Amino acid sequence: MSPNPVVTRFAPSPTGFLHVGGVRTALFAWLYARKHHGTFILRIEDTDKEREVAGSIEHIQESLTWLGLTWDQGPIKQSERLDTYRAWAQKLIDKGLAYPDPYTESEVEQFRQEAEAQKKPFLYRDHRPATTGAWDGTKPLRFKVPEIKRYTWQDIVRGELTAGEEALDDFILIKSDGYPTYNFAHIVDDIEMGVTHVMRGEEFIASTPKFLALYEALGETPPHFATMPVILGPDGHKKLSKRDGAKDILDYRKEGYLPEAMVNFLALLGWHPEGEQEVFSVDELIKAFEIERVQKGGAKFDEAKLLWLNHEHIKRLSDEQFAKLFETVIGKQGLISPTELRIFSQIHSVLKERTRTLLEPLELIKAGEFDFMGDTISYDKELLLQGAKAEAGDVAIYLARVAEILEHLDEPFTAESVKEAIFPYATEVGRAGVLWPMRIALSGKEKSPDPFTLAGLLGRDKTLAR
RNA sequence: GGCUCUAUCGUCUAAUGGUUAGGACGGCGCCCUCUCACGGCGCAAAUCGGGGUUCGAAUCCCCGUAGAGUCACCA
Repeated sequence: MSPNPVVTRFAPSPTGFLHVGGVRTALFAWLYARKHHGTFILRIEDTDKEREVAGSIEHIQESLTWLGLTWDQGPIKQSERLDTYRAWAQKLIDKGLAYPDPYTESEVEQFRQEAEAQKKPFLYRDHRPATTGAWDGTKPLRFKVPEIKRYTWQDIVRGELTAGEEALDDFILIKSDGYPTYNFAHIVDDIEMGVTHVMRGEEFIASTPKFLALYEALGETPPHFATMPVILGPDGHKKLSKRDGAKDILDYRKEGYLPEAMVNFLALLGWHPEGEQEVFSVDELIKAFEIERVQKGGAKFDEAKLLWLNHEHIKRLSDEQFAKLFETVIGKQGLISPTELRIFSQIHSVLKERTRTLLEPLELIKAGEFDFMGDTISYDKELLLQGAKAEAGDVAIYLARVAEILEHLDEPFTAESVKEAIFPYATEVGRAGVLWPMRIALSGKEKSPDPFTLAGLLGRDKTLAR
């Protein structure tokens, strides 16, 4: 055991729902914490009042809870810690490493546009004022970068990373509205909360020198950084984003995906354990997870593989678990009628094998695939003979014989016992001649489960009636 | 434009200087079979290009190319 316990965090801003990109970062931070018996913190970065969307904090928590990504501390809201940021800012002021920005917003905007026109990166420090007065809180407070230099640092995933001097600038610590910026607040928090490992998206590589300069100025040791690869949309090469139609992670619950399947899929998107196992339980993932094996390059989100994994996880469910899950997920959405639910409860063991999402059984039932569970069925006499490869007269004899056998069949009357009783006879006179008509007689449908399964589902009385 | 990151089958990836470049999804084919699924077996499919270093390079170095990120009183 290392002397310092592992502390990781997931720190979303409450600007709406969580999509797979955010969830994957959360998942890796969570897996790492669980793997090392550490602490996982949920922190809400709500320092931009303009962009905040009401209800997102609850929505984010519901998303994480659905996936089983439980947090040990939080949610901690940055908006409730303004005094803390102010106190840390004061430390910098006392050291002469922070100063009020004397310019107006439009003046700074002007600087920026000039830089852009000259095709140069915008650097506020080129306009750093020679002297400033004391900070009264009405102006933004800026960090005074003590030394302009190149930075090189270690990233657990990427290895050695570097950045040019252009990446370093006098960024804003506290905005004129009194709220800290992300750049400042997240560092103060990571220090105060003892965060040891920071998992984050690659958009933060470019601003890392600013963070490192700030850690130095505060006399603090930076945490370990682990940069996650991007998740790209299914089409194109763009980073997955809400703008490009990335879905709310909770939509996948509605669509009948299991949280275990989603976690399994997301874990394998940008990470791969040793060995060739693909289907993992959450516990297995925790055991196998190694952050060093996270991928550097971006990965496309492939819904077909998610579908396959979901099927694999559904197959691993017991019949009872499957039935219960279907009823909670689909029933909760009010998509199913009592009659349909009754049909489902009678046939769910058959459905489990062939369904990839919890929504598919509903679609099949609604499409009438299982109407044969009702009291009456109707079908074409021609259909009865179509696949039978036998004369009508023979088929009548076969079916009569089948009825006779089943009438005298000992309990239990199940798919297995029916098969045992009928199969030898069917093989003797020609399977197609017996089994096809039997299946049609029982289901009324060209496409349906095999006749033994049908008989087992329907029971002796209904089977004989048909 | 500056700075920076990335690059193996269509997709997710394995191979930490020596393999016929492996697996999975998807695709295709065959088998199972009374149909549809499920399942089983098999096939096609990749080291971005060019230079080095080395006996030997997907792997290390350089130059291209392509894609991505970033340069906010957003996070």
